[in-house]
Amino acid sequence: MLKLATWNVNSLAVRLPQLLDWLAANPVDALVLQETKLTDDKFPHAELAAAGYQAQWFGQKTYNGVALLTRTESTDIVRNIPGFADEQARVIAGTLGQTELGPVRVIGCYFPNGQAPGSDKFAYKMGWLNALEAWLRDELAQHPQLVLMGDFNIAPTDADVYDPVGWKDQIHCTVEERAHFQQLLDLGFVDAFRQFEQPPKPWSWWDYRNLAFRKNQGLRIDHILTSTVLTPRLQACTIDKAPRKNERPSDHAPVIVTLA
DNA sequence: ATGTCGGATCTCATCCGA
Repeated sequence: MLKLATWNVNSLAVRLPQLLDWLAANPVDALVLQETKLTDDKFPHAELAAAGYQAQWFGQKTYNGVALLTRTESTDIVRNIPGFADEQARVIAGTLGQTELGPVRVIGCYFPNGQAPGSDKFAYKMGWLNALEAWLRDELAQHPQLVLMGDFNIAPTDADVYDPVGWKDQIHCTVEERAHFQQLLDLGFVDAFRQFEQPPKPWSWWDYRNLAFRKNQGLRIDHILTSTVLTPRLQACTIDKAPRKNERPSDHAPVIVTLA
């Protein structure tokens, strides 16, 4: 059994105790983190090592920042998209060489938010997605067993939005973003979460504002895409809402996939 | 409800980004 997970922690400095609690309760083989918001010198590798996790990290001041935590060694680490000049730390990839399934390549991503359609940040998101897709073609060719997971900042369909009418053409829900999500699938991935029957309103993110979590007004924007050769290996894919119920939660919940 | 967080700087208040 191989368990992989993704979690946007919205500041690892704040969320480290919750992360350690979560790993103790959910001893996954690998976890990718987004929005660590830490420079590399501040990354809490010793605390994670004490909890049984090796780490690879790629951070910056104030914003973004990603990490790959693994119980066994990960190799061939890549930070950001090769050939795509980017000041923002959004991607970390590594290979788990010793799994029961053979080598599995894991790519953790913090997709750009995009702010609003038509904005400069939206244009950056589109350029970043194009670069990601070009790179993934190579990655898939080299690593047939590939898992792409993270905070995509895209709600793929109206079924992933609590109020599809209100959110129509809004950021995370635009036609352009959804076309990119489909483009990612067309490269040779499946949305692991949608391979299984799921509870109603399966959101992964709730705005801090407006009592959104209490009212269960959320979006499913955190995803795990597994390459098609892994489809027969999929056992489960779930969103763990428990950490969102903490007193000082991240606005995102972890997503977990089980392969065997 | 431009309603809450987290981080940084303009630090005991306000900004930016999400």
